[in-house]
Formats: sequence, structure tokens, C-alpha cells
Amino acid sequence: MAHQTVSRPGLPDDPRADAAAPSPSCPVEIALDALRGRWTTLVVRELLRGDRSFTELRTALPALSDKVLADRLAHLVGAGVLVRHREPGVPPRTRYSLTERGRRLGPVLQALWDWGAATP
Amino acid sequence: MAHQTVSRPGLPDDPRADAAAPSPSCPVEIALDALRGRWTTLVVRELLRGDRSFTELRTALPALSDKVLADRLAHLVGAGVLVRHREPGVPPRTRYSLTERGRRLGPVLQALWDWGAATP
DNA sequence: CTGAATCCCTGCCGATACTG
DNA sequence: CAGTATCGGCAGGGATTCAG
Repeated sequence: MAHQTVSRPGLPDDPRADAAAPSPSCPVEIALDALRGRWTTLVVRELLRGDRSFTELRTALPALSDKVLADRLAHLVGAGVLVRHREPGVPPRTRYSLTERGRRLGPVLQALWDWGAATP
Repeated sequence: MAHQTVSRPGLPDDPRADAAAPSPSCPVEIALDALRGRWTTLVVRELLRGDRSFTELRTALPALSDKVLADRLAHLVGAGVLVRHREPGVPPRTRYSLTERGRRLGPVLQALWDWGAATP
């Protein structure tokens, strides 16, 4: 429940909104942590357009190294943003696709986009 | 203009949405850069509640060191999120307050909060 | 094809001490 | 009161190499 009665305009009526120090249980930090790291939002963007294989992601983001791509994918899986589907056989195939939670990042990225695109 | 006709569902119809590599001109990166760094969102939260002096911010966030607080404030000023008002005299007084742009971070933080608070 | 292992380099952040 | 100066530890990210 993120939207109870709000007693302070513009801020959630939740004890976590009063944290005096960074905390992993703060929803804002959870979200920023999911998006943390170079290339992360670009990987999410690719997957918002449809599921992709490892190689398809490399092709879409040529300047992204294998290691960092694997890091980002593992991180996003851990954050519950996407899932990895291994299809058995040789050569191995793997597909990545967004979870429902991952798809809900769409509006979040839109909010970030709108803020960054607005003229100062 | 961030909201022309959208030809791809959920994504802006803007060339910057197709970037093949991280770019400082991408609106999403502009926004994430403004919020980048530990403590940054907590400083913004304090200022969303009203303008503050350096010492008031230290009091509200006791575990935050002087150096990092000064770093964060300078960074947020550079990002156009807040402004510093120096009041001449001894002892020196300085007040920090959000710009209009900074106030518009409210909905952005709300979107991040809602995503992070949602059950997976 | 899809990664994991390793190395190195850079930048962040915290602690401490000092100044107009 | 409101910062700056300096230093050190550690994690992020890139290049390269190797493996299932």
C-alpha cells in the first residue's frame, strides 16, 4: 500500500520516508538500485521492445562488453526485472524477457525521461 | 516537446531513445545523473520539505559527513535542482532551496517509490 | 552461443584535519 | 557557520582470455 492518506503533501505517509540514512529497504533506493550502473537502462529499453537473446543484446549495444552485459543481466534478474529462459541443446540458446515488475519500469523511465527532457 | 505522437507503445518518439551507448544528452541519464550518489535523494527529500541551511541538513542527516554534504549540494546546484542563497554577514548564513526544476523531482521520486514499494 | 575468470584502472565516499 | 584539503579503501567497469 503506497497510497494511504497522505498527511504531508507530495511525500508518502510511510516511516521509510523519514530515514536518516541510506537504507536498502527504502523503496526509492530499491528502484534506483535496480537501475544502477552504466548501460542498465539501455538493456531494459531493449527488452521493453521485446525479449532478446544474449547476442541480440550485444548487436543492439555494440559498445557493451560481454562481461558488463552478463553483469547487467544478472543484476536485473536479481532485481526481479527480468527472467532468463535457457533452451537446452547445442548451441545453447538463452532468452531474456521482462517480468511484470520489469514492465512496470516503463512509466518510471518515462518519468525520468520527462524530467530530463524538460527545459531547465 | 517530449510528447509528440508516439509510434512505439511506451517509448518516446525521439531519436535519443535509440541511443546505442550511454550518452549525457539522453534525458533518462540526465535525470539519473542528477540523483546519482549516496545520500542524494535524502538531501532532495529534506529540501522538498522546505529550504534548509547547511547545519540544518547536517542535523537532519547526522551520519552524512561535511565533505559529502558539500559535494552533494554542489552537484545538485550544478544539476539545476537547487540554488544556494548566501546572506552576507558574520557568521555567514547560507540557505538552500529547490528550483522549480527541483520541485518537479517530486513526482519522479514518487514514481521510483511506487515501483520500489510494489510487491514483486 | 553464452557466459565466467582475471587483471587493472578509475572514481566514489568516508574520515580527519584545517580555514574565512 | 559553512565549507575546503588531503588521504586511503573499495567497488564499478573495461579489456582480454578461457570454458561448457
